[in-house]
Amino acid sequence: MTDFKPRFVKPADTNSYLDKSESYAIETSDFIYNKHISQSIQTQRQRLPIFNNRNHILYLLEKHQTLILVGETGCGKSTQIPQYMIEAEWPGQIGVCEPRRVAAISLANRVADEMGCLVQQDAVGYAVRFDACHNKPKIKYMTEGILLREMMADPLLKNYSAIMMDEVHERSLYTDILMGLMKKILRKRKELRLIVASATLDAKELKDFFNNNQTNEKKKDTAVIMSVEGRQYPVDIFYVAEPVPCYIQASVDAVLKIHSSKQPGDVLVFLTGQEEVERAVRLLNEHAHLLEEAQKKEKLLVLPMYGSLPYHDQMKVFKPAPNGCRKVVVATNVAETSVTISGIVHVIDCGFVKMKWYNTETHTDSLVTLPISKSSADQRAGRAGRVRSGKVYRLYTEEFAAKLALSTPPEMVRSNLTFPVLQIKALGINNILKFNFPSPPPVQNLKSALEILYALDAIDIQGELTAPMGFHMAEFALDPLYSKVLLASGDFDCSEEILTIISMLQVETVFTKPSTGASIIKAKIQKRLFEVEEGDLITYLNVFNGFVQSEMSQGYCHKNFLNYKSLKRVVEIRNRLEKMLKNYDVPIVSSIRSTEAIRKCLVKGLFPNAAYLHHSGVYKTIRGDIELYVHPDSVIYTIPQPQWVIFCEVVHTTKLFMRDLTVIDNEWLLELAPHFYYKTTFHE
DNA sequence: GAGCACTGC
Repeated sequence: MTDFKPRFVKPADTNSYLDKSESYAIETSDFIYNKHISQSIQTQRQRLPIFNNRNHILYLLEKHQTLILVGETGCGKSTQIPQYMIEAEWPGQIGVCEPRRVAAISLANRVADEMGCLVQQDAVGYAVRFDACHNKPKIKYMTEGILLREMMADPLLKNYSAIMMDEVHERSLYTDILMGLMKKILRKRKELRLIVASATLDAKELKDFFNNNQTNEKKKDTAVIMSVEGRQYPVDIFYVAEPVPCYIQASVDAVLKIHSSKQPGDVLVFLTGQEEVERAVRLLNEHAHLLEEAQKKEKLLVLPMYGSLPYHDQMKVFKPAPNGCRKVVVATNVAETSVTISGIVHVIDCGFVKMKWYNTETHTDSLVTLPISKSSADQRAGRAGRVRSGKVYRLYTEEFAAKLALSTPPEMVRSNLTFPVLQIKALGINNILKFNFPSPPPVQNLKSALEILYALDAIDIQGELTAPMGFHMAEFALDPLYSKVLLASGDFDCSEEILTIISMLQVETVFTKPSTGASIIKAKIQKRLFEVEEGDLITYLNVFNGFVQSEMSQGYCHKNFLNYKSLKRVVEIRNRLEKMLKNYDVPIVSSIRSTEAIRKCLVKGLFPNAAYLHHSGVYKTIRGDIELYVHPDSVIYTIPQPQWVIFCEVVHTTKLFMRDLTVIDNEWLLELAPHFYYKTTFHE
């Protein structure tokens, strides 16, 4: 039999690639234990690595418009720099953008603490969706989307004297839009300062992007790079000597090897998806059981961690393991940036990640498993060095590692661009090809976004935003197909119902799925009670109405296997959207007669996503003749297949699956989207 | 019979 057990080797020169010093409590995104809690705030602040650079940073900000700040996690950049600027009596507001809500909120709280003031009331505030400060704090933490929205009202961001963009290396859609716009604003407002905080590797490109040395007389650089040390313990890196045939098995073996070597410390395993995580957990539990019986060893506590894991189960990974027990967390990429688990000393990295890619030919998103980038590998490794020196076991060879791309492709080059293009146009950039994309997306993607926006009547033939439709659509933080449906709902006398449906589509499923016991069947039966043959969207409408009729009771949710928290969020989102519709004078009315008006209204925006049942028994898109399958979660899956459907999204995993389906009449496509569908299409 | 991770009103 082949020996599947990975044999790890240590590369020649790396003792540690992370610098040696103490860990510190602050990190942007999360809550972790502050071991210096007993020290005074001032002492704590001065212990931060960035403190030594305080004056230099202030000096560079005086001399340069853009400061590219390269700093590892925990150096304190996102909490300290705004405070240094305040202490130096910097005028105006300082805005700090974070990719995640929790980061914006927790940073604001932390800084308010340090400044001895109240968050949202004094000098420090935050603004995230549903929760914004109404005063003008000196330091304002916010999500990237909020700043973009502020730009729509105030294109030169006149309230701000400085903007700091954090975690830029993650390169979200918003990061790239903001960077393109900031470049433009910086040219117009010479006194404005921009701090771009990023992990290593991409600093030079960022500097080149923002450098504006051609326009000033002395050809002086307007952008400058500075690095700040992080606070990490050293992490030893090990690679496998030979490629492993199966990284799930290899990760299990690696955990058991660490465990039997009796080195202390918890283990974090990176795999790519839920299925892999569950399989590894199962295998580990089987082995752990055998081990315990064979030898009276320290126990293994094996825990899964992934995004769709119920909240209660997610919380388990944050609890310290009981005495005499080693915690092993098997996680997807959530553990790379979004959550920090304390006590990790060993990291096992499979070297792969699942990523969404937009396919221009099929107009679909594919979820593909790809090798991670070098910066991602470093990020994962860094998770081992937070409490003491750690070890990372990479389940790939050193040669494989050498070939990894430097950084992950930005979301902008691998996304459906209808939403970003609409946003950029709403910010006054008509010629999208002239927009300063930090990484230009494929022209085909841009083209197909423009086609859809034109078909939705958001832009005219010249590519200019239509008034009022295009402008109104851009105000919604929604897929333009959905904002179109919302704005059309008044004409179909069903805005009440459409508001509910679109809001329901904004949350992860509202149905809870028990994983064990008789409740699996019970949950299915309860779900069946909401189901209607018109499809998933009308089913969601029933669920929401039932919830409202129960006076939003938690008991009702429990009885019907519905997620109470999600439904409460739907209520919030719905209220928001309703307010916006009222602003645009869309009448809030209900269609009591039948679901036909609702489904027609859905066609008004979702018409590009139409499919028909081919005589082969498989669905095909009208646009492009792509074969599609009904997702097993859909109510359509269990009933006789209807002839015509529209879908909300396609996921490309093992097959192309349509999700969130609605049964329609093909005549409606001709009636409501004659510019998109010709009669001939239907007669082949 | 299938499920990377975020965010914006």
